Amino acid sequence: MSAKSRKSDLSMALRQGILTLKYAPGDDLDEVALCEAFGLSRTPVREVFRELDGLGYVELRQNRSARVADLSHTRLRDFFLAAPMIYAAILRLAAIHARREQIEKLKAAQEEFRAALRTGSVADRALANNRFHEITGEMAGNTYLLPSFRRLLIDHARIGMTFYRPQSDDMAANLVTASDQHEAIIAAIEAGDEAGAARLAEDHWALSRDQFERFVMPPALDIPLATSSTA
Amino acid sequence: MSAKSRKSDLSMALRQGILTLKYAPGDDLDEVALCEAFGLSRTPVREVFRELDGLGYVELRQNRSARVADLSHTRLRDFFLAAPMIYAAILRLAAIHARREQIEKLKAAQEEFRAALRTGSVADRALANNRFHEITGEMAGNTYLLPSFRRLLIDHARIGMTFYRPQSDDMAANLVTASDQHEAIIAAIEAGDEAGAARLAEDHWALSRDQFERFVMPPALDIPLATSSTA
DNA sequence: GGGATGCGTATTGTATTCAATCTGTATTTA
DNA sequence: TAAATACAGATTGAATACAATACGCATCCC
Repeated sequence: MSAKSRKSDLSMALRQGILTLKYAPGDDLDEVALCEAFGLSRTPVREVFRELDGLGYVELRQNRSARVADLSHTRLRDFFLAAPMIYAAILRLAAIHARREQIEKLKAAQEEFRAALRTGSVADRALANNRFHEITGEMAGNTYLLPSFRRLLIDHARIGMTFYRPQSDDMAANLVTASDQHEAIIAAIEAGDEAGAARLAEDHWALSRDQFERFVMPPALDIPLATSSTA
Repeated sequence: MSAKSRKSDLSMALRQGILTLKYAPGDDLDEVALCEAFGLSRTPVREVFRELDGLGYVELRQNRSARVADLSHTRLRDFFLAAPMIYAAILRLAAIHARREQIEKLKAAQEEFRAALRTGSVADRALANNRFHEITGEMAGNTYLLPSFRRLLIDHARIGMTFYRPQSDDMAANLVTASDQHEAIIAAIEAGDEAGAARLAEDHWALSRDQFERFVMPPALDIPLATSSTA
């Protein structure tokens, strides 16, 4: 196996690992451990770190180890502020510019997503969903919007992973709704319906927002607190 | 001088050089020449390349030299499509979040811009203008919008440098208008007037757009073409 | 004459080595 | 006992050395 492919392996492994919280926000990345794991010397590993820093996956600090990009509460606010606007713009442009072969790719990605819903792990779903939205970004093809959009997708995956509760029926229903929205998005893009696509973007993010709010502000526990007198 | 400072010197020199077209879009960057010029070995120089690639200043290709980010005609279209939206969002957030000390910084930057208008070179103006807008980006402080905004600023500077014609009276008037708009932007931010700030953003980009259109579609020459019969 | 093929040089990518900086612990001192 | 400091080990940053890849030119073949 060539060094070049080992390097891109590392890049992909880190990206997926970060999206799926295998590497959690704020975690330190061990340079030498990754060198050994991927059969590379430190130089290319460090170059991958810098690349991922530029993409928003990791953060580099002077004389300190590379760290998985943090997800603080202030960033969550930034996220829900920026996401609807950017994503509406992306889908609008996607509806205008999508090429036939890209639409086929998007449909295939949606198939993967549905398969992940049926049989996959939480991580599989997050990755499949990420892939779907990545393709809409490619369709839009706007150099200036993409970097922001890609950062949003990174944290979208991570927020979804963090707040997903398999026990909850609400969550399951949410996923079905999300899948339906994907289908509607595909239809709008295929029809070149830019206004419709933009509207669907807003809906899609409203759904994520609901899920998030329900997690952050759960219904109060309906159980009396045990006191010392009960002992 | 420490290696660390030489490295950041290189980074700054490349950024400024790219913004001012000293390094033109599409130019190849000579690794070893920069090593010698800045007293660094190839490793840190290559790290700077990767960093600037992430920021949108340069483009890295496999087994090819680093190249100054291109500015094709399709990118110009992307630019004028995305800029008004992103910049309106940035100024809106800036009006909401600006801190006292940031406002002072912005006023100082505007002073620099006015000074550059009076006595500076074209490059000085582009850099001062860039600095002004950078500060509005800092004020907004949204992690997700900043990467796109910064890319827009890079190409805004380069487009301005490309299409500036010192001969034209229109251009001079344009610059005065831009300066006035800066003042209005400061006032809106200081007043916390988000709607006003957003509106000013649109106006400011409309101005850039006019300048660009006037360059691309100049008035037809009003001079009869010399024919061979005149000889 | 036009195009394809192969070699030599130049440039890019990776590994290794060496230097600088940080972190944690133990010791000292107030 | 608590804080400060100094040292040792570990980790990061830069420089050099080595390997792989691409580009230009000449030659060869059609």
